[in-house]
Amino acid sequence: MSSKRTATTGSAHVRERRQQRQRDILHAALRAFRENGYHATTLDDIAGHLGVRKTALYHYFPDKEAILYECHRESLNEIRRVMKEAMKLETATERLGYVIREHVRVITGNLDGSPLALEVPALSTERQAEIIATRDRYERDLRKLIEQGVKSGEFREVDSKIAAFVILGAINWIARWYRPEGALHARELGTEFADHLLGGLACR
Amino acid sequence: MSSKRTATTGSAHVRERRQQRQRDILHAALRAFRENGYHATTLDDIAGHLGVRKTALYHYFPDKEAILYECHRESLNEIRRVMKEAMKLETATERLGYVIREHVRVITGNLDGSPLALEVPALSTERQAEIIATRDRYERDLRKLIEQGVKSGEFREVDSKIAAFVILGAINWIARWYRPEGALHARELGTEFADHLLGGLACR
DNA sequence: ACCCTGTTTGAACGGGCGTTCAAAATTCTA
DNA sequence: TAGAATTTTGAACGCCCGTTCAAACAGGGT
Repeated sequence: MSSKRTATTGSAHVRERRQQRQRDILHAALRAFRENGYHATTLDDIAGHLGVRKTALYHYFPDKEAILYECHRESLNEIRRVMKEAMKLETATERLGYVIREHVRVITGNLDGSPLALEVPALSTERQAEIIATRDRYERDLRKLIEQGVKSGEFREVDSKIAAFVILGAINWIARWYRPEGALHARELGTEFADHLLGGLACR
Repeated sequence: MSSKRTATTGSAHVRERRQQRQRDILHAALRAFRENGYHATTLDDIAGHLGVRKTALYHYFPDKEAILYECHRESLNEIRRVMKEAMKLETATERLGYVIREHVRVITGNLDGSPLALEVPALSTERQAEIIATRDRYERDLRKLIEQGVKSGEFREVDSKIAAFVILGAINWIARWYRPEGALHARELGTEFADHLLGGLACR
């Protein structure tokens, strides 16, 4: 009694291909969302990038909002994984540097996208609440990380709230101007941003 | 032979009231755009905030896009005025501090809005070109300002392009989380951001 | 009180776009 | 190659929203 939506039936190979197709769709959608915004992006736009009609998308996602939702989930999961990984490092400086570099990587990466840069209000109320809750957890972790650095004497005394907003803003804003074909490349960007933003916290 | 649109006719008092009404509309639109984005905002939304039907708006603006366009123009003019004003100051540190504080003020202010934070791609091609050109001029000025600071020895050696993006991103991102009713107030925000972002440039 | 100008309204139109669905095309399985 | 499962398609529906327009309304000057 599985619904059409979940589609638990089918062989392993088929399921695998289906997942790959879903990833393709998310990828195309993410790119379009980032460039034109959610509302300005039509399903035809997304489907067109895949050489397919928009109705084909409905075999993989129930509606347009679900695509945006998955983009958010994907990105947020990645970014929270980064935060967890960072905690294995020793000093606050190392941890924050790692988070910044990886966050930049996620933003500029193709598959995962611009997590906080996407339009949240377009989601339904419940989904919005979930995404915001996850995002807030990440932001809280980031603030804590900064406060640790202040306590340990690595950073100067700053308002962790503002410091976190500065860092998040600088990074998320990348989604607005970054183009893969551009002069600035992703890898260097991460270290440069880390340098710069850590510099703003260093003791003088 | 004046067109309906320009409406050069009418007494001084009438013209004044009209301009005030236009400002009211821009104000309401700006708030709605910032909260929900351009495409998700309907003319009914904007008109509703003014206790009026959407058709009334057409007496002041030819179409929806024109409202967004005016929002952009208003904000960009303000921000470029700030840059000009900053040039009267002596050191690069003073200048940059002034620009940051004032840019934050413009972003958090009610009347003027979030200039670079608004959705540019929604504009028609020609208007888009104009807005982007003006914005680029501002960004170039900002980069030059940073380079001056590097040359004078006030700032450490940084890539002015990246430094400018960090600053712009941090500030423009404010539009995404700032709420006038919130705990963080506009005036302090400006100085805190200036402290923080200048700290990122200071020699160590 | 009356007109003239400026302002607002309600009704209606038209297009765009998300969505549905049955049928065609493609791919897998045996 | 036959049949079954999966994927894609084209046509059509319906809603939302920007836009138009003629008509109603307001209000200030004479």
